[in-house]
Amino acid sequence: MPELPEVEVVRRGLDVWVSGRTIESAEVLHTRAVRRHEGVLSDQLKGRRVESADRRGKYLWLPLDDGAALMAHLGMSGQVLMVPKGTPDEKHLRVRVTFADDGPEMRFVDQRTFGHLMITQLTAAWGRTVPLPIAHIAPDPLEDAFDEDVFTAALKKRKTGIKRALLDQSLISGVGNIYADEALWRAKLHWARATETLTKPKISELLAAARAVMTEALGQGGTSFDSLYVNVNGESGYFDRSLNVYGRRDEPCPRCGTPIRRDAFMNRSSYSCPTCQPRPRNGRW
DNA sequence: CATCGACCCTGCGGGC
DNA sequence: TGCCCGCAGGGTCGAT
Repeated sequence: MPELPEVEVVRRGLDVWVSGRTIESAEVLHTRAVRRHEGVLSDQLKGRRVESADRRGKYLWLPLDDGAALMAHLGMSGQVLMVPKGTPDEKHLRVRVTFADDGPEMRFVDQRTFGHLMITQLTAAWGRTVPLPIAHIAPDPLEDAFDEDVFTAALKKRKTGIKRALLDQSLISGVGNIYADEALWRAKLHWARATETLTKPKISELLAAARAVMTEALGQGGTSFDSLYVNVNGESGYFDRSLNVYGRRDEPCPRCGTPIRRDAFMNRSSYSCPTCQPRPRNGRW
């Protein structure tokens, strides 16, 4: 489950459902689901108490009472579900974490196995305490540690297209393919616009658009085209109804009526309005 | 160093 | 009905 709003929906669920509980066991059903790991996951988690649920960008983690943390990245299709004990296993169940009480167990379900769990130490980075492996990830635009001037300076050094930059988690985290397209549409910027040609006010406008669209999506429980993207209780959000361009090829632009175009981009897609977001003369892919 | 394409997987829908 | 292709909210890695 992908971008910032969807991951935040999961974090909020975990904060409610696992904070303060003590882990009883962890069962790994697929080797790819746990990365960079030495030893038995269950041995390291048994008896640990979960303090809370934190997030930066698309990464979330559960700080533990021994100072380490259980980190998760959902990849393209990962889900974290809270289900009553005894519930039949999901087809793509990868890791099961049980607790020393009668409450629900936590399950990591992931069809495509691009996501993973990891036990990691915490460290200070960009004004926060975060897992060591993601110390290089920039703050996301919804956290206090995000510094617009720092982002703007870093962006101007880049020689690439604006969408590539938005998707680079070391510049700004949490933005993925959907919200990049939606933010660019709101700011009337083409995805291939060269970063070095952007003015400070335009960058500010783009950031405001990114914040707005992700905040609105969060208010609707995130974006779900199908049952792959759900909260810890398996429920879908409904922000997909509010998308202006993403996935709307040939549909009229909500602003000017021009049919939305779809371009191939990094083995994926970019959606934009040909009128509101004209292709730049010296764009960068 | 910075940038970019290939690759990692499973499943689904569309065209033939 | 199949089969094949393209496509899907992700990051990592090696080649340049």
